[in-house]
Amino acid sequence: MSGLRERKKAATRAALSWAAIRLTVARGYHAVLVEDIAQAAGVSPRTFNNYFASKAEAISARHLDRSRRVVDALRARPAGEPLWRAIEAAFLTSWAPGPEVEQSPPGAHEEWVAGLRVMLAEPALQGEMLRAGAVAAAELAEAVAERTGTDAGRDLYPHLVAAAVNAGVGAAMRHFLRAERPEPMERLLSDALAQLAAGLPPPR
Amino acid sequence: MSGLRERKKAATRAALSWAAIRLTVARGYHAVLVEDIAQAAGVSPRTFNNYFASKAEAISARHLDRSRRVVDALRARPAGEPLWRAIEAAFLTSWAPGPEVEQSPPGAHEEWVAGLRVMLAEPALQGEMLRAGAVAAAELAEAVAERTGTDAGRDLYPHLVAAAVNAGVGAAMRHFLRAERPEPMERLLSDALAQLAAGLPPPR
DNA sequence: CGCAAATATGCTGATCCCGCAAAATCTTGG
DNA sequence: CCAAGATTTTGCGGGATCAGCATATTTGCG
Repeated sequence: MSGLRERKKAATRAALSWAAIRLTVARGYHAVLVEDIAQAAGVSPRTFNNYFASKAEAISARHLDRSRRVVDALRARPAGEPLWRAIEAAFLTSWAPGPEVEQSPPGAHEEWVAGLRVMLAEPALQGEMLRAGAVAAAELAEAVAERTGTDAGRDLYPHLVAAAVNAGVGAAMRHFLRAERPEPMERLLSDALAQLAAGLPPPR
Repeated sequence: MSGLRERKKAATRAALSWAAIRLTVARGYHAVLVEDIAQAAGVSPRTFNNYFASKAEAISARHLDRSRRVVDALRARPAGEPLWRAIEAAFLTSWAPGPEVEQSPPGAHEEWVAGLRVMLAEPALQGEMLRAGAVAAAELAEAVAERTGTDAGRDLYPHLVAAAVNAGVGAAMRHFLRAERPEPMERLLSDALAQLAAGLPPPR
């Protein structure tokens, strides 16, 4: 099952995706060729397209993988836990800033975020990013269905929850990238999920 | 403002988008060349790319235009009307089945829906469709902000509402296309919006 | 070790998409 | 109505993407 082959494939996939992101953030989307990405990952250009159908998909792959970890995290929550508490917990564990954020030299973080902003502004990317979210949302719907005793094949409810959660994550992320001095992602996520769970009455 | 030029441009855009959809539903995404679409719309292939950056964008353009009409419809609702009632009304007027549904010969409708299913299953399209929704959602957020006295530049709320509504529409649409004998789109939409407005507690 | 399956690679062609400049078309002011 | 100016369409050309196919390489297993 998890032989050398599988692990090597996952490593190549991760290397390609990471190289695609790193180069794009540094140079800009159109200044990075598939050839560059393949070279940075140590494979042939043809192999790149064995893993990803497009540059955009390679860049989105990290988002997809992370979203899938959220689904796994949700499945790992205790069965008795209330749905929305479990969802929030799954997100907060999966979106915790990794150690590399602390390690990086001061200033590098701002530079990185600025590069991300430029990258995510690229129309050719936005679609694929959203698609990654949608694919993950479909899998999330399965997990929600299991947890709530609904049927992902017949009921709207689990899909509605998954799509709303996905939308909330996206809104929080864009809010984070839009703001000059943003609130921490953690708080934004919690707020968004809480509001979705409780309903969205107009303020005041 | 609305001189001959503007109208002609809108007409060409609509013709290209419609030709792209029609041909793709009939033959399949990869069997339709940009050249075919341009010819069907009576313009040169080069002109196609003056209007759309890609085949996928051309196909998504109808979705985008319809979503924009929803935003306009929302703005046209009376200012005193409660937010969620206004949103629902805006959708129901914009998504009402047009006269062409009735006119078409029996059987043609099923064939069309089947073709749509195949078309929307195309990965290369899904991203662009989602992006169209996201673009419309950003504009919807503006309208929601105006109506609720929030600030689209600083508050999360209007974006959260718009993203959730967008997600609800998507979930309803996929549910519609998934089901064998689907409920009418109108009911699905209303249900989804009502649940989003009221919150999404687990059933039972 | 040696074979079978999976993976990586090279080559190639169809297609896409955009920059550029010239031609065609519309708008506007007189 | 006409002529100048602005906008749009078109043709050409090139750079890049992406997938099919055949081949070579690597891996897993008996």
